[in-house]
Amino acid sequence: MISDDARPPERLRHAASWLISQASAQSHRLVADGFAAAGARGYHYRLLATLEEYGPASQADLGRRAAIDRSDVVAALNEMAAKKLVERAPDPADRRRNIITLTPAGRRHLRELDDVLAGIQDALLAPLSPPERVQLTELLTRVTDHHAKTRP
Amino acid sequence: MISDDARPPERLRHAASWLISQASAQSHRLVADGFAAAGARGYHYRLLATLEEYGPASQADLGRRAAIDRSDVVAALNEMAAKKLVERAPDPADRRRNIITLTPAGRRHLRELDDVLAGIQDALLAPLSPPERVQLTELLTRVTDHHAKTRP
DNA sequence: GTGGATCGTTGGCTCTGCCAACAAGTAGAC
DNA sequence: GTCTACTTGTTGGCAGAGCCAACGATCCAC
Repeated sequence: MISDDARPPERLRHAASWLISQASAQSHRLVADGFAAAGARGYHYRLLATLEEYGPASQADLGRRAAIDRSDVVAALNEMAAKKLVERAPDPADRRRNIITLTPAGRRHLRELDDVLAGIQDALLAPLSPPERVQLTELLTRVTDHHAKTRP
Repeated sequence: MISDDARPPERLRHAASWLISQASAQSHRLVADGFAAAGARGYHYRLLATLEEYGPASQADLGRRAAIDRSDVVAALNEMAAKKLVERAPDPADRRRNIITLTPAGRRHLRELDDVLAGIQDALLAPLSPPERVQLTELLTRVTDHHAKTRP
């Protein structure tokens, strides 16, 4: 962004879609910078977190849970496998599938990214009081859940 | 997104950065579809709205107000000028500058996009009550303003 | 004047989110 | 059992948004 003292048009300032995309851009900047310093990007964190919470899974399942397209999962896992954060093994029960497993190094990397992210949440929500943060989270959860359910 | 009944990890569900980026993706999908049907994209609307609110301006000023990089302003204006939505004229007072003016067709196009966007706001915030929508807007405004000011 | 800043422009890069097609494999209907 | 329909991993491609570096031209302060 090329921010400045010039104020954007009122039309935009009051549109929820603009506010959300601005906030997302600001958040993305923070997250991307933080993750880049750790040699990762958004997709990597999502996959690592999904793997730790649900255990080993097929690539397709990972994609569904992390909301990442199958084809993008391939690329991200290639990068992560090259760094030994993750292991790809064929599923003996269904030979179409690969079973993806988190390695100890992957778990360590996840912890690292968790720390980065925690700091970022704080910077992102800096202007809000704790109850306001909860409120924002709750409202956004309702919105995202609504649209997630509406998409079969 | 490849949405599904599979729930994302709790780690993500509670992170503000994830919620915001998810909401942004959902919003972007709606806006992009609506605008595409009208032959536009986000940058076009931002520039049109800025032009109508502040009147004719240089490309650099437009970019600052609409939060778009100078180089991206060039591309967007090329597309819009080709459609006669906008006019590029050299500034006699400063020959580095172009003065961009909204044409009547551009104004009509803006109205059209305004309508599209209004419908989308409603779809986007569907699960929230009117007071909740105000609250969300207010909280997001505080966040985005904070980060806009923090970036000189 | 001269140096530093600004403007438009070109060209390039990344990340995120999609979509289409394919072969290999599985599972259901019959 | 066979045939059909679906799933899985993979490749390759595309668009939108956001950014950065460099260029010549121009302006402005000193």
